[in-house]
Amino acid sequence: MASTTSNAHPAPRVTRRRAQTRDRLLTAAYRAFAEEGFGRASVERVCERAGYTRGAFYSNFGSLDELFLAMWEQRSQAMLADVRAVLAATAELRLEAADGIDTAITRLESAVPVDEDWYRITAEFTAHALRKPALRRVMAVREDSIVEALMPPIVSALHGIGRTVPDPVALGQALVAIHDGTSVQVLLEPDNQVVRRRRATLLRHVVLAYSAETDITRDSPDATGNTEPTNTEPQG
Amino acid sequence: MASTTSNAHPAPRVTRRRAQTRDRLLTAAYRAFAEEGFGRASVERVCERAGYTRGAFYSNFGSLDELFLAMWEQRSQAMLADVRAVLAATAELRLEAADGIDTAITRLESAVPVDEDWYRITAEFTAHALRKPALRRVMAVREDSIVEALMPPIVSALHGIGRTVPDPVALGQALVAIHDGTSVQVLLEPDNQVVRRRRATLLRHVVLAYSAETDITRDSPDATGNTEPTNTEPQG
DNA sequence: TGTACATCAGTGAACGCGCGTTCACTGATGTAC
DNA sequence: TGTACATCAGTGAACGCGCGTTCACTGATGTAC
Repeated sequence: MASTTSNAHPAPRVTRRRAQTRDRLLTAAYRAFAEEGFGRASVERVCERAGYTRGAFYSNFGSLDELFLAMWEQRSQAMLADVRAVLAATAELRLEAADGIDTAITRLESAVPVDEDWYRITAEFTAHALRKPALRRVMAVREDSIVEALMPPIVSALHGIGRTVPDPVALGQALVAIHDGTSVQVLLEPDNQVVRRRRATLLRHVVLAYSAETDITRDSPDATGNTEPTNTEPQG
Repeated sequence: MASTTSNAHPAPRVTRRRAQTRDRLLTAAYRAFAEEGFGRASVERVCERAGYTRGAFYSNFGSLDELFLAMWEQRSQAMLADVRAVLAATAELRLEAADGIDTAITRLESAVPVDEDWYRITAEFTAHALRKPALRRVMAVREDSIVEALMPPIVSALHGIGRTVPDPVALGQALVAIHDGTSVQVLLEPDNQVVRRRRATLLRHVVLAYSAETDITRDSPDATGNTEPTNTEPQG
């Protein structure tokens, strides 16, 4: 607490080179895991991609598992930050009652895009995590923080179009589940627009089901007299 | 076409032993892939589990990928047959208008249970399949046939409680996506009953959203006067 | 700012294991009579 | 039903590669004066 410039304790010295190597290894790991799969990727290949010898790897990480976890945490945090940023940016353009629910859904979809590499990595990481109690917890915690980050802007956007969300966490988990589940469908048939439209429809239904029309007397009556939003039939 | 007892053509001779080895290898593969993961499993280990030498493997399969695909097809067909059977059995106990939507949901959940081993295998197979166009198609086709098998009994069960499904395929794909997406959540926290309840709630919301009250004048009025089912608020 | 020194980060060679793949061989399984 | 024979299925040894892991060493990077 006395000095602020010099670190107390043993304190590691050289850090710049180290940070760079770590970073390059993490990047190489991302590509290797995405392309070759977690189980098929090897220390050798990752190092080759990163431009290091295997010794460098062992100087920085204890095992491939450790690197995988570090990479996943780095990337999932980055992704979460991205989503936050996009939602914040989109929040600037406040939704009005005139904007339909569909505008809200479109924005939601663009904030949380479907990324094939990331999907593959997450799928394999999940399968892997289910085998290790410690990793299970790591994933569960991350999912909670995703919901936490996601909901405030979504809830306020829905307020903008006159809807209240009584249980934001439940809606958040539902949205995450649907995002995960429909991602496979979209990725399996990337050119199939029907699948994409069904995805949007499902999101809309669920957002409507988990929210209610805000209960204040309104001046501007809606053009549509539809009081039972969920009876809107899905378009095939 | 002349004789029915003797096969024409070259015709493979011994088949019993072969069938047994194949079967044992497939079973061993299932366990190995579930426990060790697809990428980590090796020909050596699979054979060890099955009680054969590696030569036996190469006499039956060209590669681990081939075995993995064969196993996945066998198991997913078996699973589909199971689901069909349970749904058929449950269809015997016809749902009446008196039974709530919740009974229907409970039955649906028991017909398509969440299985951890199978989840792991499917997750890894999906990640793998996304890298190979041919496998992509295999998976897409299977998903279609799941929806095809699932929907008739579900639609008729819903009829039983007075609801019509205008677009069964859309509902089917939604249910599959939700099943996949919520499976992770359930498996990550198997003891968390809240997660399980939220799953049921989500299913209920979606079933209601994709169906409408059957439009015939009914004799037996419901006890509940709720005409806007989706406004039922999710229980946290 | 420059120089001498200490320490650290990554190199590259070495070792050996696990395992994929092949193949000549043997014992099992079916067929013909 | 039994025997002789043909063919097939799985054995087990052999080869070699890829790769995980270790470690003495060297060149890079920071520190002290």
